[in-house]
Amino acid sequence: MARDLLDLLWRDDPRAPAVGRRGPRSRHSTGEVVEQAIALADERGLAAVTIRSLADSLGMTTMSVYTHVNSRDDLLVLMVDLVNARMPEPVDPAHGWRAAVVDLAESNLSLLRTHPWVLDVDDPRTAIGPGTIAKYDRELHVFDGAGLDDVRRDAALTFVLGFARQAAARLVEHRRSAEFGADWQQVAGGLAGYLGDAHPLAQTVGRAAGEASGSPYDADAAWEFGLARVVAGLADEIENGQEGPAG
Amino acid sequence: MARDLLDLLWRDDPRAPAVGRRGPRSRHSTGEVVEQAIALADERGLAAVTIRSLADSLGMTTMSVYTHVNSRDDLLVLMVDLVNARMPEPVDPAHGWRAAVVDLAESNLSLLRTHPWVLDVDDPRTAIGPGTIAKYDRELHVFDGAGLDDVRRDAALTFVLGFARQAAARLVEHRRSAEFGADWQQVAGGLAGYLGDAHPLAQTVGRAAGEASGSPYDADAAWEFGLARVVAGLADEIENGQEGPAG
DNA sequence: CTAAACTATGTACAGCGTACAAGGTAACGC
DNA sequence: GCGTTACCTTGTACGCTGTACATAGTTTAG
Repeated sequence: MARDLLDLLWRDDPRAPAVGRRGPRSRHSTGEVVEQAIALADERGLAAVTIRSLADSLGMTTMSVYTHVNSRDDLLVLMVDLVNARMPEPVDPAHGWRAAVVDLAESNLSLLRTHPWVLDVDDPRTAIGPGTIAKYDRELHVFDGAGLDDVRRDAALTFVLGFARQAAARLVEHRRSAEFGADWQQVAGGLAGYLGDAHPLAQTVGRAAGEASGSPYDADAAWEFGLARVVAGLADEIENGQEGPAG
Repeated sequence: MARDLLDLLWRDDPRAPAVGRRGPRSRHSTGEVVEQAIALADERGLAAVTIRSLADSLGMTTMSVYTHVNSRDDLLVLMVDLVNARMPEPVDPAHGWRAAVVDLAESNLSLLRTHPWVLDVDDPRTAIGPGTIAKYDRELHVFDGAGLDDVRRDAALTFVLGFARQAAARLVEHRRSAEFGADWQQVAGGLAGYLGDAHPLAQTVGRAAGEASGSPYDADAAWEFGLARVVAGLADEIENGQEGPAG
């Protein structure tokens, strides 16, 4: 193995190049390797996915991993494509695009909460994977019947996914920093000394939003607010956009 | 030096702990080090900001850098805080919140285009820096007179900044991948073979949006679309939200 | 039965962040 | 003036990373 990334991504497709017949069969499949990498990333974060530790957890030598993937970067693309492939089907937009958009955002948030490391993979080559393309296709259908042309349909999807991704990043980060609550309290004390009564608005609002203090801060509130804005913003385009020129 | 990150961030504040008087003065100031790190990141990306190369470009030894910052992670926080401190003042919202929100988004986009590496720094500790706090305060004022309570004001700002950040990431990535146009063409050929006529919607829309092919794809269109949705979504909250319960 | 194609393995290298120890230098308390 | 103290500077070294490369072993094609 160790084929081109494109062929590797489509390795389960009948059109993929036949795997060589000579020589010993691999003791592990490429799928197993990617699967284990995902398990590792889920448990201990993307930084824990080193070629060495991955090999160890599979009971193979370090360099054997390179029989299956050409590089760590390629591996990350394979990982993302696999979790994308496994996303559940979006709800049918027949009963209104609003519910479908909410479901779209929530299912993506759920994916990113289950696999936070996906946020750390920033490789445009994921776009050529079968899982990612299938996801793109399914999600485009969320806007069926909304009367959007091709470019606007793509922009609308990107808009929703971007919101979900960005909000997920905030939620995940918030959970992480909550683990260091003790140190945070001490820093907040020092910070108060520097701030004094400067930036009163920032202090009031920040306290209300609970970012500076270790207060409970309902992070879900920001999600709800944002999601409602996303839906309202799209409604303006979908329901009023036809009549007058919006741009 | 090599003080706590908090004191380092606020090093120009009169309340910051006095720098020690004994021993030789530093040959470079901490500000110079951070400045040079920013220049390096602007030119060659965040990955090029290694302690060794930073030291080289400053004419000092590797370990001398640690006289100024405790760790590379701390350095990144200092870098982000400095570029945040230098952001221009947002426009006055007195002439309507819409123009102010558009300016808010555009100025943040501009910042992220000038310093794309800011997108790669994902450290919550930036929030305790004077530059970042000042930016937060200025930007909260964009919603003066919009009738939002503290929590909603914060959520609205987060919403706009999140959009800008996410859209900037897409624009920057698009520019990067445009550099590898030749390889991309070849991959697109192979991909077409795998795709066949599956996912027709994705293929049509994708082609229209120009992601799969190397076509010009007006990335600004997605920005314009998204920004208009952001404004419309906020309008729903600000102009209609008062009368009926929105949540 | 030979040759080709394949996997598996160990060694090695360059690069990273940074701990640690030693040495040089300027200001303080006397 | 003189230690003493505090600070900056420097070199060496460690553990970690991704991965190039050479070698050896194994299976199948011809």
